[in-house]
Amino acid sequence: MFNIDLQSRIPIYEQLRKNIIELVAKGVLKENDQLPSIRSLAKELNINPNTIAKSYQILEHDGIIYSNMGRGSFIAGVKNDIINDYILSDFDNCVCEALKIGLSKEDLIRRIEKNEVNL
Amino acid sequence: MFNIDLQSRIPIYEQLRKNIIELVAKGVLKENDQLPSIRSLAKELNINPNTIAKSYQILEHDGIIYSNMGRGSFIAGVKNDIINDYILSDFDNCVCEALKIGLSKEDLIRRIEKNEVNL
Amino acid sequence: MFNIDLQSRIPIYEQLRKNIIELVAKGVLKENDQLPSIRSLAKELNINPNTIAKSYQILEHDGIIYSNMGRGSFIAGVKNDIINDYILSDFDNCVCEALKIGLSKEDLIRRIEKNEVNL
Amino acid sequence: MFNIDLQSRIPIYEQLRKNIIELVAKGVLKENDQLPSIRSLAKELNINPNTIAKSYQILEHDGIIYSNMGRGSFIAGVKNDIINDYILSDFDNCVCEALKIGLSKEDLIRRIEKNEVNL
DNA sequence: GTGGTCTAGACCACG
DNA sequence: GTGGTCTAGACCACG
Repeated sequence: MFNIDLQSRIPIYEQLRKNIIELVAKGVLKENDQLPSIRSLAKELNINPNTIAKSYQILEHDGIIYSNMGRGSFIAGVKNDIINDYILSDFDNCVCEALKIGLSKEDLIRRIEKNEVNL
Repeated sequence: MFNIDLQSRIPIYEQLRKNIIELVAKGVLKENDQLPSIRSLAKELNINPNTIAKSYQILEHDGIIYSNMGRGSFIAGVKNDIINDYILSDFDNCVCEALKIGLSKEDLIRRIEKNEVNL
Repeated sequence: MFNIDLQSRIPIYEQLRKNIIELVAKGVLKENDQLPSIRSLAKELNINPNTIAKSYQILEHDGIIYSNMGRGSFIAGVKNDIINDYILSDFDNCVCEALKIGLSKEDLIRRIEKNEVNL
Repeated sequence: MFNIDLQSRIPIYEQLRKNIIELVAKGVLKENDQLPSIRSLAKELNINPNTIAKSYQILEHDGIIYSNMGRGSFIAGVKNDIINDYILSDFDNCVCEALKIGLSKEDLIRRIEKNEVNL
């Protein structure tokens, strides 16, 4: 379910955060669905529990999930727009960078059209 | 000429590296142009010379610039493709992320068209 | 395990880099083997941690090792060809130099055959 | 006559030193031949005179050339063995490095035979 | 003056 | 504990 690359330069807690956001965006995780407990997920992914906790804390802070002490963590009722904006703000940044160096919008659009993703 | 944000979470040496790459991409810096000396740039930006040196050394290692001891640092003859690929690989990543969460290529293209950049 | 000559004119970080490449080439260090931590190696060799870090960072940039913040540094999955090419490109240079001054290939081959290395 | 690459990481004075040694080894420069004056060579190569002087000083120190104050610098009577040993000690080093990482003498000999130099 | 190396020491992010 | 960034400051090689 989760897809963590230990060798990536992206921090693990950040990868996990993105993973969960993607799962919500895709509709795999829905409102009030329970997330795995920190301990069980730490075991499953062979990762330090502190790292999992950090991901959950950020997600809770951002209103993506909520936690009940002693009961676990759950998906909050999230407007999909919020989720999309997370990814799209990254996208906008890249577009700006590309435009800054002189590429045109048409260049980028063509590049998107050519893009063959392995989903 | 250079645009460094000391508060940013992006390392200073990384910001400077990107700055220089952009300037080459835009054609502001051309082959064999001399870069400011490490010491002078360090003074101008109020940054430690070691940090500037780190940027220059990475750029040299990547073939973007070359340094001559006792003479200075200069822009290497770089194929523009190399430079563009630096920025476009980021772009491709963002496109993939967006597609992963269910956005369509049309969504992204529309977003690019709407994009109003302050260049 | 590591062999550093503080008196040499070859930079320490460069000696260490070569040391590690040789150990990989010899098969002493294998994929995913953990390298000593920067701090512990710095103590052991009585060298500043920054210098060790520089070696590690170059090796990482060249894809010989990978580093995980908070976890350590490890040998990457390296094709042995890459490693060999590091050493053999030096060798080729020397051969060219020798041929330039009028020595023949036979001279060099004879010299290799006579060579008595203390391994 | 001289072949200096300003962009090389090898110091200019070292390149010039090697150049002259090669010319002696090839027999282009012979005993008592006069070398260009420091100033004229500096102009010709567009190099700092101090740099030329340094090369000459090292060559004189090594007995390859001799200088007469006010008259100029000249090739000394050099046994060719001395010259060859300069280049061959580099060669031996490379051979040792290659053997250290597990290559065999046969590997190296084969590599020499394949070598196609553009002289 | 120019870049390159190194040390000492601080502070941070990650796990 | 682990690596990453940065500063201050020294010293060296090269030109």
